[in-house]
Amino acid sequence: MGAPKQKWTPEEEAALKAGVLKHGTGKWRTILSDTEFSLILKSRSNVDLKDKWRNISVTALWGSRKKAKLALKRTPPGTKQDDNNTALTIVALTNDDERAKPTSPGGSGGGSPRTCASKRSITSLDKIIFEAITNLRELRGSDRTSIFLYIEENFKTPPNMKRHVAVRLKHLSSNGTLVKVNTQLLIQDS
Amino acid sequence: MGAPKQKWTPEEEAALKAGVLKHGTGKWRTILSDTEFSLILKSRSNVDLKDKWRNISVTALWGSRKKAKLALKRTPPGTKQDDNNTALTIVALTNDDERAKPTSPGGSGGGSPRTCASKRSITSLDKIIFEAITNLRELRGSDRTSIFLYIEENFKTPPNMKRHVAVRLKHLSSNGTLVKVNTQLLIQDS
DNA sequence: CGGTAGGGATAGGGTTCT
DNA sequence: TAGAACCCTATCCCTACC
Repeated sequence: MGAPKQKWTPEEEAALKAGVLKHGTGKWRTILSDTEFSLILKSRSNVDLKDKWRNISVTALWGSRKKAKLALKRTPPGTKQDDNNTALTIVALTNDDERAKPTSPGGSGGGSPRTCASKRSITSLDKIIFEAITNLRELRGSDRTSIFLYIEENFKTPPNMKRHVAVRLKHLSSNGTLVKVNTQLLIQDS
Repeated sequence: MGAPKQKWTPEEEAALKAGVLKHGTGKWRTILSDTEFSLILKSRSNVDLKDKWRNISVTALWGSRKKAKLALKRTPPGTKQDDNNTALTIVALTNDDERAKPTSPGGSGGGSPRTCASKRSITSLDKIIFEAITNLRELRGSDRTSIFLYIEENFKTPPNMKRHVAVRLKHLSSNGTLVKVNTQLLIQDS
């Protein structure tokens, strides 16, 4: 029988992302033929690439809602979020599996956002913003709406959260911690 | 709101089994489209069929298959079959709880294995073998190893049970009680 | 034919309900 | 704790359209 199910490895996913960055979407056969990726993706077809890319996109789009839902479900009854600072504490930025970042020709992403960020007096809100951008995992970065949505659904937020976030985004963007790509924001790779 | 939980009726279960026998596992949509079953299963989705089949399998297979199945599952795509090959796979056409069958047009499947078997001087060991094949419920049949395991784990067995079983299997196969189809063995439908 | 986009089906892991 | 029913979604397959 064929493969029971061939799950995508982080390496393969990274190769795909890099391939898309290099050749663009819809160039599946081209990416497969590129010697830079052909080895890693040798067990994948052009259709597989297409499917996986679609899946990645969808995941990124709805990522925040999903996480929020899960977070809510997992919250045991009676586990109230008090006003303690921990309410807004950020779980360790999950960079572990971020290793598989689009290592496009040139630089491999890697630096922990916190590291570079800590040099710039990060507020707890900033941490949240980084978490959002990191966890959203959107290849081309996340726009403000996605970031708002993520934060809104993953934290107890004050009424004017958006404004606060917007302010911080502008700040982080202007001081170089975040890089604006087109209309999107990326964590600056140090 | 949602259905309170729609329990499977014996009719539905019978239809599902018949459908799998006719079209094979993994052909859920096909089974659902088959006019022979579509009426009975009209309130079920292809996914429901898949889930139910999984539940049936899991339940029936407690004990023996575990090892066998796990071993098989672990088998990577390219792994070769050793000499303990699948040539002895056996399929149980019907089981006792199949009585809800009359409803299916064309009356596929039907006779109780035991019935036809009893005409051929069934030994108590044979009954056990039939039980094993029946309860294993493996669509593509049960190989000797699975049968051995089933018996081993469900009965107090003498030390040389395997040999006895093997002998009976060969006997039942040669006298037509079990039918070898392709590389498989079926209980002969009377 | 070869390639891509899109719809849809299946496989498996998880979750909920009993 | 287990079993049955159901949910989620990554992966795979099929078809239409160049």
